[in-house]
Amino acid sequence: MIVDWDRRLREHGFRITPQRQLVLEAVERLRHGTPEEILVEVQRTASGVNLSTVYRTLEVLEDVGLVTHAHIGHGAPTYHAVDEHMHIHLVCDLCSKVSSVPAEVASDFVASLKAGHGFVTDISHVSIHGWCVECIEASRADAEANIQ
Amino acid sequence: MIVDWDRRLREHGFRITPQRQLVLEAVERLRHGTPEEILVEVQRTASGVNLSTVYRTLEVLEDVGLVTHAHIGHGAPTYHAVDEHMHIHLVCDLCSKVSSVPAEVASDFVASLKAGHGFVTDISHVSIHGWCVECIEASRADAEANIQ
DNA sequence: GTATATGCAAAGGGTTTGCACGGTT
DNA sequence: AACCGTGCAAACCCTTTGCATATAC
Repeated sequence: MIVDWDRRLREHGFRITPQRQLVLEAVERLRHGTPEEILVEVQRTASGVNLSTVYRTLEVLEDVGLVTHAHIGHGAPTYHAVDEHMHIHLVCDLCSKVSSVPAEVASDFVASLKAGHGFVTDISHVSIHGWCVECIEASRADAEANIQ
Repeated sequence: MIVDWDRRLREHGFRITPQRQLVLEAVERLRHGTPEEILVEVQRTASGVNLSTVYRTLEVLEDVGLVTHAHIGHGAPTYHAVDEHMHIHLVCDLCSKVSSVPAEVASDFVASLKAGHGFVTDISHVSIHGWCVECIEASRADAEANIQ
């Protein structure tokens, strides 16, 4: 559990509740999770917890800086604890697989956005879409097979 | 209008319809538009056109490479014609303003994703979130005012 | 003439909200 | 005791789908 998670909530005027603890624990355990997935994880311990509570709780936890979310593709966003080192999501548009790379890969890009446009960015908030190695290999093999 | 737009549709086995022409024209005129906005623009000429037709048409136009879409924040995606030069959307999380920068700013980043992870990416498909110059200036001025 | 596109309405995900009750402070 | 947080259900936005009709080929 993130140190001082309860103090951080209290300092922002929020109360400590079992639900908030459970949601935060679930996020940490899952490493990546949509609200729906987080609900399921929470319900393994407390089946009565409601989806709308998960949404409201994630908003609160994000407010006080305990979690963040990123948009992976068209569907629901995924949440993770701020604990983990910053990373970028690479989403394959062909096989839908998501991989993570350290945010440092983008540091020059981020720096040039700041220098050239004054824009300070949180690169980890969105995902990068494209085609993963495996799918590229597969389609190349496929293309070659067709030529023969 | 994009040259050979009708040929491109036909070559992929699609038919030429007034709706498809109107949607493509609307996308070009708006430069950036959500399906809903595109519908409104189309309806200025043809009020009978339905939202589901816009969705289906955008899918077709994207299929044949006449338009693309990008995800700006949490809401609906925005579409634009492929005609325009590739650009990246910078979305300010404070004032919600969206600005565009040429995709070339990211070319080193894109190259290193390819070299280091084999991942080939379409950087223009998602937006970069952060804080724009104006909001940073404003919050700095604000902070200084509070110190005095 | 035949297959494809369209309009309409209904259903589907994901998310937010109003309200009464229960729990934290 | 006061107020914030929760569960529940309904509403919401965005998008997709089934079906009958219309239209491009």
